[in-house]
Amino acid sequence: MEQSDAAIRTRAAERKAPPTIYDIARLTGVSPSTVSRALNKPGRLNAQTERRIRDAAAELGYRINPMARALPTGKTGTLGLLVSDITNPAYFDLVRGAERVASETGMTIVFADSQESPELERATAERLQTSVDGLLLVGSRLEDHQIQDLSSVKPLVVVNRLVEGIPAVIPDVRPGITTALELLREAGHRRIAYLAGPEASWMNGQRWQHAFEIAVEWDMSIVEIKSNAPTREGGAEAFGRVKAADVSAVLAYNDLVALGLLRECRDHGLDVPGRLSIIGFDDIFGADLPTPALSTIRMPLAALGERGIRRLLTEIDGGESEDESALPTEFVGRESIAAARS
Amino acid sequence: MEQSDAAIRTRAAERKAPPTIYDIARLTGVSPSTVSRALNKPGRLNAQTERRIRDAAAELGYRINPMARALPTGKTGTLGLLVSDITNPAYFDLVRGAERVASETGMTIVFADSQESPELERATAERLQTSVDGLLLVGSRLEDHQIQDLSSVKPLVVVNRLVEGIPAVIPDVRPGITTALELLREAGHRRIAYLAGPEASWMNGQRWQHAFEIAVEWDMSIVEIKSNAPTREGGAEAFGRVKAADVSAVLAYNDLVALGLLRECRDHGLDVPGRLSIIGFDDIFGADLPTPALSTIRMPLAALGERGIRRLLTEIDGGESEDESALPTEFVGRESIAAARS
DNA sequence: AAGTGACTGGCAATCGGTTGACAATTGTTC
DNA sequence: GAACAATTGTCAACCGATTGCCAGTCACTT
Repeated sequence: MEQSDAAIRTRAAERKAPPTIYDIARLTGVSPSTVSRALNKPGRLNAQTERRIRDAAAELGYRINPMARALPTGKTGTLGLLVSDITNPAYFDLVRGAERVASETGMTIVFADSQESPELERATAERLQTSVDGLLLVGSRLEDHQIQDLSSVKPLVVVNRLVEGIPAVIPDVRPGITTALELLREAGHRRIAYLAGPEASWMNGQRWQHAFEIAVEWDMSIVEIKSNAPTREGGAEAFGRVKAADVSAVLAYNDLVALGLLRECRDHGLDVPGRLSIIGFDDIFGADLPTPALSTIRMPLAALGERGIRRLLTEIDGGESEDESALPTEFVGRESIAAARS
Repeated sequence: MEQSDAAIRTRAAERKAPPTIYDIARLTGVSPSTVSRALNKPGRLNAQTERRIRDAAAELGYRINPMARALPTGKTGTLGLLVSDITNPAYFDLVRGAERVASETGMTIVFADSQESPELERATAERLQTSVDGLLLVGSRLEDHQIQDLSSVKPLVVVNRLVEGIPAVIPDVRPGITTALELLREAGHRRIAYLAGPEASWMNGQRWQHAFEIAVEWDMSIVEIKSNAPTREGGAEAFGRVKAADVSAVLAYNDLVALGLLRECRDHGLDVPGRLSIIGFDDIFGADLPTPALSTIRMPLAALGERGIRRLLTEIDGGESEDESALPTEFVGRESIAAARS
């Protein structure tokens, strides 16, 4: 016991330097540059030599030192992914999608969140930029010119946002909102509210604007209600204002605020969906858990993550890429909506 | 419009190389090594010179190139954080805690998940090791010797796991389980089941073992029921086995399986908690959402993340650090438990 | 006035790769 | 058999920092 324990400690302490191309060169009797070519430029060398070098590399357990390579090439093999709030489950699928594409292409993702703070976002973005090949900004709360400035340093792609001159990947919120409002109208709702998200969120603007346009077109009354934070707490705090607004249905900025509102309604004995219908946005983990289960508008999150990374990669390669079509959202009907009381 | 658009594109295309210490050296008329000292060894230089250099650096918007620094020093300023499944909300708080400590100390965290696959975990760990100063393995599904091997390459700390010779940060699951079983016993439960998690999970072993010991000690009958995956789906699939086991209460490996089981009970008309009491583990986001809200055993996740990173940092500095006390878990009573029917 | 030591700042080697230029070798063609 | 081309591998410079060693200054002792 003690013996093996000691052995392990020793082993850990003795961490020897990992093998380099110089070690491989010595072992095979060629020059380091030849080793580099054998490993990176298949075909450039004699097939036998290449074989020998590759075998030696495998035998030594050689792994390239990314830092050393990054120096002359300027390529780190790393992409930065910056989200506004890591504790929002909506980002799960997006991160998963991004990660999948990244690992397919042998890239590493550095993942960070800005806790809904623009200052922190800018600082983090700048810090990351020194060590990544490109940056993916998801739901950025920065101002347009700040994003443009960042983009002048390193390739950058925004998701859930549009900024002039910056490549972007966005969903089309219209299909989902249209279906949702259609259902509400058919169910007799005439007065609805939009429970807003952060003002700095472009996505929030989109959701409000389309809901507004459609409601106006269909002759429903619509009001915007502020919420303090795009969280469950924020949704709960808005309860009083929602109640006072005298509406029969609420479309929320996202599922978090919808869930917060839903819970608060229950705690105050306000019947959902009997007296108030609630619709969320994103279809996050847990949206189906409460009673009534939350109806929501599903975002194509995994696809946004995948496309975001793909777009970033072509941006890094300097390739042109035509703008792809926006990814559609989809209404997910659950139990939180019902007919309006006449 | 087109004009400014073109301007932005041009700007992005013209990405000029960021300033280096050589630029600063030229601007201030000193040598690069002096610049390096001015920036990293405060006091080593004449105060005026240092001032001049710092000002010049600020003016140029200099940011150190982490790659270039990493080469001679071997320090990348980056830590790897590897979790078993990024879509498990349990990791939120842990990641947040880890991130906080890391950014306090100026470190960057690279975050990755292994999707419950040991092979992927090993591959990812090895890949990360080439570019980080140390690795934090959370809920690793690897075997002990694999972890020990990894540890012989770079500093490594495990969370929610114990491996001989490897520094670890773990919670103490006993307080939470003890309180939970105490409540069940007082409520008249005599036959309970443990709905298991992955066999490769050390944490699963802990939870089962302590529940087992306590149940035996208190003369309650206890059985272990396998689940296919530590997810909501896995919990739902176990419903039949749970029902067949003829128990009045279930302690689940984690909240995900508990939530899955809870939902399945509801869908099959099995009254929770009237006929079956359910207790989860972790207290994840959403545990309080269903009706009945899920009782659970809360893990000190943020603290685990913080301590994990701290421990890793001292490990990197080669410092000794005495083992801290295990962090206690805590029972969170909600609606999913009730008295057993006699 | 020579000796001592503290303080400053420069030189040059080094980390581990990449890559353009070139030399050596081999094969091909007339 | 000489001229030429293609193939293969080496040389050496370079990426952007860090750091041990040394030299020059200057003030202060004795």
